[in-house]
Amino acid sequence: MGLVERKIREKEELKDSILKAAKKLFLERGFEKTSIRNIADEIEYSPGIIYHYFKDKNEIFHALHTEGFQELRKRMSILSAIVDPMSRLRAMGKIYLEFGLTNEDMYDLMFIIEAPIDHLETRDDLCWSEGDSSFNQLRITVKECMQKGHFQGHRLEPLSFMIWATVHGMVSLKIRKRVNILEVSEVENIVENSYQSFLMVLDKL
Amino acid sequence: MGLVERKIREKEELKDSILKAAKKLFLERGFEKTSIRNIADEIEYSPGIIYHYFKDKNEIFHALHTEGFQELRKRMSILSAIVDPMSRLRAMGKIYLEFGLTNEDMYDLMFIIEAPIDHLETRDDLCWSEGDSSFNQLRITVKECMQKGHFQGHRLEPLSFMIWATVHGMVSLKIRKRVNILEVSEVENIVENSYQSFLMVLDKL
DNA sequence: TGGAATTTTAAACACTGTTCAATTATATTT
DNA sequence: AAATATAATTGAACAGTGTTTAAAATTCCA
Repeated sequence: MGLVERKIREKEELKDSILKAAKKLFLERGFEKTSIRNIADEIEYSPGIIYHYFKDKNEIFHALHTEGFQELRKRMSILSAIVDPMSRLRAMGKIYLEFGLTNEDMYDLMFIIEAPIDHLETRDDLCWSEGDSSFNQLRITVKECMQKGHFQGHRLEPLSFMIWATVHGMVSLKIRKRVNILEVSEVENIVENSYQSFLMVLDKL
Repeated sequence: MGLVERKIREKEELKDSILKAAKKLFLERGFEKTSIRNIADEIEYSPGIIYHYFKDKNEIFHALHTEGFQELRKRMSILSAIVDPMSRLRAMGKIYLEFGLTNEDMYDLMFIIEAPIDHLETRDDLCWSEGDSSFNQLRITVKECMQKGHFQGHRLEPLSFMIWATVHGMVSLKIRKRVNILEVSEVENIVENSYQSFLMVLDKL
């Protein structure tokens, strides 16, 4: 009988609708101002129901952060067509920055907000698999660059982290509104222009 | 008569004690868990009194963020002894990183948390003077490097921002717990080692 | 149709930032 | 010294937060 299956599907549907509502509200008002009661209102259920599908607010936003990584991975998938590792590395940074700048809130959730990471800790899950697979893609590309003779004298792990930190720094300073100190004419395209500087740096290595 | 002056001093003393209490609680429990009522308890006054000295919670934490910049400036003051701009730039990054890693919460407040910046916006103050003077110190040093023939082909503003973004990226990924994806043996000293990579990069420019 | 299982709710708990009328304390003037 | 004016401080209230839980409503199956 498909009854049990339908029940399960309906449960999943409600879980999905919670996530959809949470995402909608999160994108239009941010993390702090998206409350459990708001989400419940949106799906026209009482607040308590949410706790039958998610342990707490952190778990909801961990699920949303995972959706963000799916989107990022999707965008990164075109990289497999680029055989030259240096070109691939350059394109990777460009995609990363573009993702961050056009999805500020999702980027914030994935790389700045504490909630999704705090959720992992309560699960003593110990591993941030979404971040891990993304960083690994970077690590592999940097490794290939090194195998082709680039980045001599550098160690793989610190160099990869430095590259990540550079692009993350740019996006996060922008998102958290620390770029207004720049010359007004530079503010708008500062990330793009800084990335150009960074690419020039990489080429010299 | 010194009566009026004493009154003013006592007012200032209470304002100071609010800040001291806020700082204490902030450093031991973080921003979200430091409530107005906690601060009031700490100084043994009622919660309402705080609003006669500060407009809101954001203003309190803007004041604390300013204290953080005073400390950072103090640490940066030794840089004036370094005449070679490249050496000064290297030392500057080192001080910045050390400050961030040994004062995680203060760094968080200065460069990640929204409260102090949100406070500026309500004041239509428009300018983040603390960040401005700090970044200007970097800008001046980079300019001197360029005048000595370094960083050829780069533009001052984007390059300076890129350098800031790199060190900020390292500290903020650490503070917001995004570094557990690294090889376990690398996690502990990742910022220091990545900065070594960054210094090697700067030298080649 | 009746009882068991499941889903959903409403109310409660202990918090949060903020406002404001009322109270207390201090200072000034008569 | 007493009365008045001024300033400092309070406590309660408002509207919100995440979370838990006993009770109610619904669905399922024999």
